[in-house]
Amino acid sequence: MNRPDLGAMLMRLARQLLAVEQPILEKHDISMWGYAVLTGLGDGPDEPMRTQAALARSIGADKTRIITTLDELQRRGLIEREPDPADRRVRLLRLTPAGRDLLTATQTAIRAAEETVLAQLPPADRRVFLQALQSLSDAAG
Amino acid sequence: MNRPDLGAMLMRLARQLLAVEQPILEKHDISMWGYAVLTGLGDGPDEPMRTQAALARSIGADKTRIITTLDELQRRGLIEREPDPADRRVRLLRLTPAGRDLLTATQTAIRAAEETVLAQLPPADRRVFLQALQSLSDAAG
DNA sequence: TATTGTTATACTCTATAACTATA
DNA sequence: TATAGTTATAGAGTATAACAATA
Repeated sequence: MNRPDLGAMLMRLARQLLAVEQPILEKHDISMWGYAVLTGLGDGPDEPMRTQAALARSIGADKTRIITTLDELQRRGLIEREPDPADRRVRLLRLTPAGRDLLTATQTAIRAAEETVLAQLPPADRRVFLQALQSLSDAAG
Repeated sequence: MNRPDLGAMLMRLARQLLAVEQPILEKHDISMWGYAVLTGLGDGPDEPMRTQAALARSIGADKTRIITTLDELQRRGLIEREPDPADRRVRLLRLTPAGRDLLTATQTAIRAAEETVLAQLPPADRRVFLQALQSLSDAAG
C-alpha cells in the first residue's frame, strides 16, 4: 500500500473544497466564519445556544475569533443575541428567520457543489467514504 | 442523509491529524513545511527535481514560501541544491542520504500515528475510505 | 522579453493577555 | 474569586510585488 500521508491527502482535498465553496459564499454574501456560525446555530435542537464560548468550541474556533462575526450577523438581522435574564454574563444566541433562510439557501448550494466533487466515486464507495469520514470526524471532536 | 458539510468534516479531521503529527515532527526536529519538502523530493523517481517552483506546486505551496525552508534543509545537509549546468537559472534539488534517512524515520512514525486514528474503522471500510480519499485527492491536484 | 529564484513589504489571521461586567 | 464576553496587541503566516540573474 503505497499512498501519500493521510494528512497530506486530507489537506489537499479540504483546500479544493474551500476553493469550490468560496464563490458560493461570496454569492450569498456570507464569510466562511459567518457560515460556520450559522451552521453551528442551525444544527442543534431549536433551543438557543447558551454561550458564545460553547458556540466557538463547537465550530472549532477561539471565542475571541467569532466576536466580530457575531457583531456583523447581529447587525444584519441574521442572529439574535441577548443577555440571559438568569445570568446576565451569558449571551443567548439563535438564528432569526432571515438567518435560517440564508443558512438553508447557502447550504443547499454548497451541498450541490460537493456533489460535483463526490460524483466521481462509485455510489457504494461514496456511501462508505462519507460514513467513515463522519465517524472519524466525530471522533476527532 | 443528514451529515455535516463535507468541508467541515475534512477540516476537522485534518486539524486532528496535524495535532497528532506535530509532536512527531518536533521529535524528529523538522518543520511541517520541511517534512512536506522532503516528501515531495522523496516521492518521485530518483532523478532530481528540476525547479523550486515545480516542487512548490507539487506540495501546494507558493514558490516564495519554501525558500527559507530550502535554505535550512540545505544548511543541515538534508538536501542538495545546485544550479543546473544546462540552465543556470534553475536549481536541481535532491535528497542527500541523510535527508532520505530523516524522511524514512519521520514518515514511519507518522504512518504509525495515522494507524491509531484509522484503527476505529472496520478493515473493509478503512480500505474503501483510503482508496476513495486518494482518488479524490489526486483529482484535486 | 521571458523565466527562475530571491528579497522586501504589507496584509491577514491567530493567539495571548488585559480589561469589564456580572456572579 | 471566578466566569462570560470584549478589546488591544503582538506574533506568525501568507500573498504581492519588485528585483537580480540568466536565457
